Amino acid sequence: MNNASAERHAHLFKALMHPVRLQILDLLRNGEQCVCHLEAQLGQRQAYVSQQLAILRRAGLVADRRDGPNSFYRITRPEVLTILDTARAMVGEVTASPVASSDTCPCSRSAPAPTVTMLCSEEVPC
Amino acid sequence: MNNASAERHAHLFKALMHPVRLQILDLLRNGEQCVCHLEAQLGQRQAYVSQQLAILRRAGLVADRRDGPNSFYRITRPEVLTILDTARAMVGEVTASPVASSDTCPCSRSAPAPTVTMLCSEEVPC
DNA sequence: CTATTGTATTCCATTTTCTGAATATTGCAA
DNA sequence: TTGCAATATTCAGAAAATGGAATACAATAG
Repeated sequence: MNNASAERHAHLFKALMHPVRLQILDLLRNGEQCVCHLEAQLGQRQAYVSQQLAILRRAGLVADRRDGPNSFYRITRPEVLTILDTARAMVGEVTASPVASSDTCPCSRSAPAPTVTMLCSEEVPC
Repeated sequence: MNNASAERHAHLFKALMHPVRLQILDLLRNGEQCVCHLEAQLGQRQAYVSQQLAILRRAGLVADRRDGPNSFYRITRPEVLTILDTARAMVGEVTASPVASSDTCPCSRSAPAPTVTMLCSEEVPC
């Protein structure tokens, strides 16, 4: 591994060295998520989540898609999940994350049943 | 991935976010190496290499073994090589490093027979 | 013991990253 | 157009990483 190559590798790991960014990538594991969803799952301020997303975006690890007022982020390099999985083995954790409630994007503005597990929506904004 | 877990993961990636440390891990890919060998291969000062080795050691990624005046470092978590390989795929590099010239230890200052496959040893210290 | 070689650590100034706060932008509806 | 909700960006002080220099430590030879 030469210097230039090592620099590029280091650049990648710099994007991964932050706990919130790792959590974001894990939340995106099963498909795209809107920012408000991430915000709620992480329990972090909107601006902060957006900052971390920007860093991941500049690193080329995620991409965004605009749908009306919402932005949806997705992983662009699935290999990053492989890295996360390997890392999980290294830090001695056995359980894979329980496929976070990522099936439906809860911020669908088409009024989901007002039962439990409601996240952002028009009636219940994030 | 909860907060505590994300912190542990981030800690691991912090150890990997540095080009010299990545090069060191790559040099250790095929087995242990003495510090002077790493020093020569990397073209970095001794103290600097030692600093980076200490960081890798504290992160639990490498371990050292003392043999006389020399210290030999080895990778303790082979998974880290998997991560490096995956990262290589991500940064768009196809060629695996050509098994770096780890056969010959260039730091032999006691003028070893300029032949092949000599590493540092008691007879041929770095 | 002293000297020398190989390695490790500490100190410090510089640079980079982190994160809260404020603000800007975008998309849509009234 | 105005207003609002969702998202993005900029700025600044605090915290952490970087890398050079000096020095400390360990093993061996003499």
